[in-house]
Amino acid sequence: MMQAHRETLAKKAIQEQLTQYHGPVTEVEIRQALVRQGLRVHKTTIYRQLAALVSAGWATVTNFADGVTRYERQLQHHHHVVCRSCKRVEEVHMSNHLAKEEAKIARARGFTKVTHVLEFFGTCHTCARRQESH
Amino acid sequence: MMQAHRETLAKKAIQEQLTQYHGPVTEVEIRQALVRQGLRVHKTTIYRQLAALVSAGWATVTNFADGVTRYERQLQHHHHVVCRSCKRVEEVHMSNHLAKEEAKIARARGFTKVTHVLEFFGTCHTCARRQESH
DNA sequence: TGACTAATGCAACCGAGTTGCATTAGTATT
DNA sequence: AATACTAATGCAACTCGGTTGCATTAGTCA
Repeated sequence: MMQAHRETLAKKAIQEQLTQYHGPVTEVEIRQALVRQGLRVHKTTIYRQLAALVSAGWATVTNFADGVTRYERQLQHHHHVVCRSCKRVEEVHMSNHLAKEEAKIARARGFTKVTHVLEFFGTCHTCARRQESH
Repeated sequence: MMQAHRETLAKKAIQEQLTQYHGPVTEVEIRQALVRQGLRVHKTTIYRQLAALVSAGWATVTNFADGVTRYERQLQHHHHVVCRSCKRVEEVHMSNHLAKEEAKIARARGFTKVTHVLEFFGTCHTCARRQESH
């Protein structure tokens, strides 16, 4: 008798966070958000749920080279601009510019299932202004 | 009396590794290479030298989302294709496709000093063949 | 109501990278 | 060559993100 996967409180809460937050979030941010709504969930559980959601294709992994993994409910493929100082994130959509580069790499080098990771970094206007004046 | 920075054995060896290896290397790989040539250098030293080389613009930092930082003597801006299973790396040069995207982001969103990070991932022919047959 | 077992919590661990501090060794000056 | 100065190193101890093994809790089905 095969047991179906179970609908647990933690799972629902994590999915809801990812849906509502709308942007790449870290495990810590998720946990704090759950605490704020009165739900204490262990980090192990969160990591395990996130891994499950990612391997189910429900969420995606992003990382901004700062040593923390972020998770996102990504409805359509997109990129981000991240402010180097305040870490503010905005979505960047661009019509698939890189599809032909991927195809070229596949053809020329014998790679299959070629994908890409593209992120932009910059200084947002608020931080730029603050930095001028100091 | 201002002391100039000193030419040390470790520094020279690390720079030579980066020059010869020609590809993004981790601290561990560098240290092992130095050991192989009879030089025991502490990881702290390597990290500190790498940080210095990066901030001097002599080396660049890359990371392939596997939790390890790689360093590279990057003579001209380029990207990489990384095999998802064997981690083989090849350089990808593309005439700056993304410059106009960066400019657009700067203009439309008020970001300054916009740069990008782009890496390709795929399965190399060797690994693809191995995976078929199992 | 009870049995089964997926999901959770916890402690202990791992590995990358960093920090404070005493020691070593380039470099400049005599 | 001897000395003084201090940049660079080594080391131990630590931080932090993430994982693992295992006992306990709690959905789900009969």
